[in-house]
Amino acid sequence: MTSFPAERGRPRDERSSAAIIKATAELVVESGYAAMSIGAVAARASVGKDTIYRRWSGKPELVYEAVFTTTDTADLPDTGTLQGDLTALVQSLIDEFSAPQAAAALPGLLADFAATPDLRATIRSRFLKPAKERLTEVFDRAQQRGEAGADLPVDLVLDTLAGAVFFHLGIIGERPAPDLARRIAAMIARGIEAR
Amino acid sequence: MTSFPAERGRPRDERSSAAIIKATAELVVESGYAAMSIGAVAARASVGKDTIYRRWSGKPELVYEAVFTTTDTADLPDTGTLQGDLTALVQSLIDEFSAPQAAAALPGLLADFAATPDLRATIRSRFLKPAKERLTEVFDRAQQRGEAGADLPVDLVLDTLAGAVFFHLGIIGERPAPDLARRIAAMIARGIEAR
Amino acid sequence: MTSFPAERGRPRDERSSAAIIKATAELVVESGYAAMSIGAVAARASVGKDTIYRRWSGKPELVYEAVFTTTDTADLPDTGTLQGDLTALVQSLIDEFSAPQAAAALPGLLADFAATPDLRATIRSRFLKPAKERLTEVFDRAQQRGEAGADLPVDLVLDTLAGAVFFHLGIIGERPAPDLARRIAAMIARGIEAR
Amino acid sequence: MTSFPAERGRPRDERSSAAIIKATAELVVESGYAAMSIGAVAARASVGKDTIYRRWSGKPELVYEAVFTTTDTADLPDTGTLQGDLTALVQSLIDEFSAPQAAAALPGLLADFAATPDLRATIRSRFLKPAKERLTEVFDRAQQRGEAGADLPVDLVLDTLAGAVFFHLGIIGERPAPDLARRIAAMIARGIEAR
DNA sequence: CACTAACCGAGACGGTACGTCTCGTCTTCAC
DNA sequence: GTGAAGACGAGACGTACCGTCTCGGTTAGTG
Repeated sequence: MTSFPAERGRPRDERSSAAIIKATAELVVESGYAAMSIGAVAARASVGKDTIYRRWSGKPELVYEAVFTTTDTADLPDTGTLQGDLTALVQSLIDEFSAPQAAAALPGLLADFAATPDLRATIRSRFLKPAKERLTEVFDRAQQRGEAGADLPVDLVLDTLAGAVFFHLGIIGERPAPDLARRIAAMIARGIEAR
Repeated sequence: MTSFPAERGRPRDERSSAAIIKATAELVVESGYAAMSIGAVAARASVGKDTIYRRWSGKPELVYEAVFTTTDTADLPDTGTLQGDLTALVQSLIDEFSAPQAAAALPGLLADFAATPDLRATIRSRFLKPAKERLTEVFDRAQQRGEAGADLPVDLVLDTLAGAVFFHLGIIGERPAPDLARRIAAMIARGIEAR
Repeated sequence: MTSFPAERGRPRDERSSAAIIKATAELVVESGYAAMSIGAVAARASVGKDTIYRRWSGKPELVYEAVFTTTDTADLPDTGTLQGDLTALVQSLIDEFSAPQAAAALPGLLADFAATPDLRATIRSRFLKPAKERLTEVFDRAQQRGEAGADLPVDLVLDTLAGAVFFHLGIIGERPAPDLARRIAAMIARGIEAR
Repeated sequence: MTSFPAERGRPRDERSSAAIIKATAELVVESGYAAMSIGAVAARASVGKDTIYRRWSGKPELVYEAVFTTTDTADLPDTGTLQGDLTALVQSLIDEFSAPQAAAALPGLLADFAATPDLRATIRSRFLKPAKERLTEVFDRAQQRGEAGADLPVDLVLDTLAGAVFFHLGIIGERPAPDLARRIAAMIARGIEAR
């Protein structure tokens, strides 16, 4: 049995945490990532700045948690084909990146992560982990069907899919065309199919 | 013949502009994009801050010009195959994004561009124009060879290629593997080839 | 009984205030009023600029407090004659206006006060209040002795005395002759004595 | 006969000088002395800044000339008494200091003069010379009448009169009461009369 | 029931950067 | 050489944030 050393002192108030997350999510949409300040979050949440810094080390960590932790990772359907599975996966990336909060936060947030060595090392595990698990499963199924070989480069394909969606929507700011997922998925699926 | 109304007043000193560009390029590598300040550029260039603001409207414009205007756009060789041509094109993207100045500047710079409506609208013409011209030429040659159809989506393929390279190198921070260009190009080339 | 609502937040640090006042007093002598900058005061006091602006609204208020609040208002002796009392009063004005800090600050400071409606309205209460109290007392004694009538114009006489000393020493820059107080006081005393 | 070496080049345009003086006089009233900038004067006068600096060494010199050189020095009437003559003289000081341009310019202008050694030395000759000549004449007449002795301290009396008026009107900002000149003059006249 | 420890809101703290303004000088072309 | 125009290096302005610190006060568990 694990025995925690009893926590001393007043416990943290979960209502403060919730108010901070809510204020952050609102402000990042209203002001944009760069213009959003910790002080403004504290004021909106009726909270002291220290209460924020006690829980998060800075703006990137805070915004990451406010925007990307509520995400629900629904299982992907098995469509029976690599291209169909990939289309569903790309569509889920599009949905995730197009949500107002994510759209407002992602470019600046990823830039801050990329600029900080400690944070950069965590990008794969934080932003890409669910997508990687799903892509791995899609690849497994494709290999079982014989559509693909055993040596598919998961990370590289994932970077390509995520990069394509992030760049097209997040950086360029293109609206997601209805068939965008299908077109990207078709291109990549054929590229990695066994010949 | 166009006749310019004679410019009045003291002309801008090109040496100041050059010193500012040089100082910017140095500082963006030394400090990173976010930590680089206009005041520090002015000090390093021995120039007043106004002399910078007179020429550029802010940090994004200044860094863009300092980092991405010196680029030489060498013509791509005709390798005889779509995959070969694409490999050369992706390699040029990798080289461009891996250069120390570009690597230091790109994530923050693109985030700032994406966050400013006026600037966002110019990303295609500023960052992607040379690559698009070359991709168009690659597609033309492929169509003439019968490798590809006439309806290739240039922008979408370009966003995918640039997004993949930018995300893989610029955001994730992966070092460019020697065969990276070949692997990405192979995947995309097969994806768009005529069947 | 007055009950103050408990002050919230971290209280202001009196050591910062003292360091700012000290730095201001030094710099106004070293640089002169016009050349003294808030930034230089902050640097000398090892204090952020906000810490100054939090306490004072600008240079005039800051310099006023640094230079004219330390003044000790010693009581005037009762010399037995109007002329003697006035001489003592004028001498105290001379001493006050001749002090290095006051000499360095006064012309520019009064000009800034005079140029700002809000501040102009406070000149009498800030700079002249102690002198007015003493002049009132001098007049009271003179009236009790029968040297003067009851309707002496305190403000006008005070403006004349202060103006004479300020103009002679502060503007013209004349050194105070040893008998300056006696000469001015004699002139004014005879001018207001009952005939 | 003195022969000037022929002036070379284009002669200075008197219309520029006039436009500068006019713009200065207007702006000092509109903006106040401190807020008036040379650049604004140049713009209003449709003149280059150099054209101003070629003629005046800085703001104090320019404003002095714009505001205090147009003054007409009408002769004082001989009223037959020291007090009457002094009243007329004080009234002329009041009129001079109350003019809108002078009122706007004087405190800051005198502060700048007082802060600059070169300029401080010229205050007597620039601002007080006409008044001193007139006061000397008033004293001469008083001495001829036997109202005053031969050793009257002209500079000290003048500093007192000018200081009283400048302080009362210019610094405190009091409106000139109709009998102000008479009251000041009466006080001083009795103070210096022979007993 | 006192004591101790961590949390809380508020806001002051030293510091840095911002983008604008003014200074007095310099550099161009036109007259 | 004078003129208007305007660029130049310098540096002050007052504001906004940063992340930390310091108050009085609250809320828990421990002795």
